[in-house]
Amino acid sequence: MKVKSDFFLQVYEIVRMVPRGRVTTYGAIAKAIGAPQSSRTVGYAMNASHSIPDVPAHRVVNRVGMLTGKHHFPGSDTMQRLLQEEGIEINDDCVVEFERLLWLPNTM
DNA sequence: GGAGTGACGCGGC
DNA sequence: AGCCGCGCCACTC
Repeated sequence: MKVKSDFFLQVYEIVRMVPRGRVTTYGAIAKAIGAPQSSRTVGYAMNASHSIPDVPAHRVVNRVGMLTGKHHFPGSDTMQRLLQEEGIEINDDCVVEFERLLWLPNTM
């Protein structure tokens, strides 16, 4: 069938695959879907992720490992707290050793 | 129907 | 070396 607006669903699936204690980037997800240029749309999809409880948006950060989306969470540091709960250290709203914790959907 | 936005990424200065 | 702006795709009003 045709991939119409599965974009959101694709993003949700990828984010859902992110192992606990690991983080991924919007660009990586977009690339995994096959639209590396739609990295922005990926973030947009996350906006609707609130409809899907299985989508740990807090594990998704930008390519620098910065919690850019933390501002969108209910609390002020909800995203940061969730990551810390998973064992991820956050320093200045940035994931410590982000590259080491980075998880690529293709490399799962 | 059209226009604007947006939780990004990259390049250029 | 840091800072700024532009572009892309998909969705919403």
